[in-house]
Amino acid sequence: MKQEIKKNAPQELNPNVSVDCVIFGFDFDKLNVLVIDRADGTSVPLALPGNLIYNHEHLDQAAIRVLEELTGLRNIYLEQIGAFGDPQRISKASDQSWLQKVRDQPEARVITVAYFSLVKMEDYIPQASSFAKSAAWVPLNDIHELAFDHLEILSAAKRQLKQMINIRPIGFNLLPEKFTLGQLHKLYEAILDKPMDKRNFRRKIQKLNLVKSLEEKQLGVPHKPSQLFMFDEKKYQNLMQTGINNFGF
Amino acid sequence: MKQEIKKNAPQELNPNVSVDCVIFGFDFDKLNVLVIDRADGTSVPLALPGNLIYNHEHLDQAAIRVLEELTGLRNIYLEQIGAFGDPQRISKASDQSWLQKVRDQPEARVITVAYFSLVKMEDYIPQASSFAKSAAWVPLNDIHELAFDHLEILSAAKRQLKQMINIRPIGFNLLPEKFTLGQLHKLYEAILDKPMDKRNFRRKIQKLNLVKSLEEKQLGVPHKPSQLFMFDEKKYQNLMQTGINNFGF
DNA sequence: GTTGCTTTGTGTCATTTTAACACTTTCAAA
DNA sequence: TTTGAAAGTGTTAAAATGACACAAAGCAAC
Repeated sequence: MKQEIKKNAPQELNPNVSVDCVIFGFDFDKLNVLVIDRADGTSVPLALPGNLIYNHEHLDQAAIRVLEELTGLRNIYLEQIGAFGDPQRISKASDQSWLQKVRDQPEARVITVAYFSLVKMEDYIPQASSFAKSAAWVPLNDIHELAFDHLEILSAAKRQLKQMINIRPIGFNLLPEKFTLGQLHKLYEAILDKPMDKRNFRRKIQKLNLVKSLEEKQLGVPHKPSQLFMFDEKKYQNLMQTGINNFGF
Repeated sequence: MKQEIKKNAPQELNPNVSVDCVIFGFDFDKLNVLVIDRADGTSVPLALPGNLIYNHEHLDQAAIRVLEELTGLRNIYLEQIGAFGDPQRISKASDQSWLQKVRDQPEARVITVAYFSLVKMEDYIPQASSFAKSAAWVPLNDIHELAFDHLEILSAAKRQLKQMINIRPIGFNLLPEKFTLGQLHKLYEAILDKPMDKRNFRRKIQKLNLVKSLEEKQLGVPHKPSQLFMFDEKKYQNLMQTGINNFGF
């Protein structure tokens, strides 16, 4: 399905353009990012999943393909962050071996287009997949070094995420189908990186009519069990369409 | 100054990456966009100023350079919109002659990175410059066709402008040093594309303390002359730094 | 110099939104 | 049965929003 070749264009990597993906996950406590370890064992900085694009493919499709090839994640909706074009952004890197495999001029110019997405961590457990060695969730706040200019990309992704959550109800992609308001609350605090008043938060969320309460409650927790909630799919689509209502916190 | 060659890298155009600029201007009534006419006389769609980048230059610098080369505009702060990567985005074009000058494979893949900026129209009068033939202001709402995928880029620029004006006081770049609140009001209506209540607008603007009233008044207008205003430069920088206050309308 | 045209400039009120704040309930584990 | 831990809930004061109408100032035309 993904390997279609359009026309008779040769399926060649374009040596000048790559894509990188910032995949956020939420473990009910803090944000995590999916990173890959390109070197086996050697101490090379971790990197965002990314690679060169093919000449025949759309940038957006390239991001989807590369993400799947490197992590196994499929059917992820990716949002573009932007292009990063420092001419030295690649040669800064400590490890260039993978690059030299695909290009003849080691100093060739590569610009990258970055994407980000939010996924449910439960949907993707690297340890259980065939990509165990290479992909892993790392807490966002523990990341202090990354390959190339990936730290800069990550920082732009955080900024954009913070901004976007006030415009669209994207945060919901990070939660399982059934969730508690406490979990949603923690998620917003993690993304906006600031504490928020519990009662005011709940009031605001409830007024949106975006979540509907289920008859179910949490089981097996060592404290008062929480009501479980789901999204109202229709309302959600509605909000995304009519666009950009004031969803701000 | 701009023609520095770093290291000994050859100053070569990169055939795979271009930049395009959406330059907005405001004529106190509506938004305008700076477009260029690449063909001399022949009826080829107008285009956004854009061209291929050099291998040695930063994307952001490329945008600044290309803009100056094509329009003469200098020292413009450009904000990135994003990358456009449809593999067919170029071959859709009706005129490819300029492309064929710089590349040997006519079907080569070009992705473009788009930028936008806001300028004071008074600062740039194409008719008076040496670029008279090629660059011109066109009212935003009169643009129904552009070369390549430039209409799509323009549409993204409009979206981003609309969004950004609620986050940062960027609109002020479009006005002369001294301006009236009525002009500012019209500008916001033009960007947000909706009528706004005069009194509520003025109240909100004044509360920001971003503008300070001068002792001067308009001269020579056939009606009650308006108070003139300027920005408070300090307050402005402050707002941009502490970032993203609620500036929404 | 009076009339008409055009844009400026101003205040109130009802409604909604926001921020700050503390205690009781429920369950599991010890 | 006690303890710990998170759930759940309401009020109030302050601020922001949206709707709304008329007098003032200048120029131009007569």
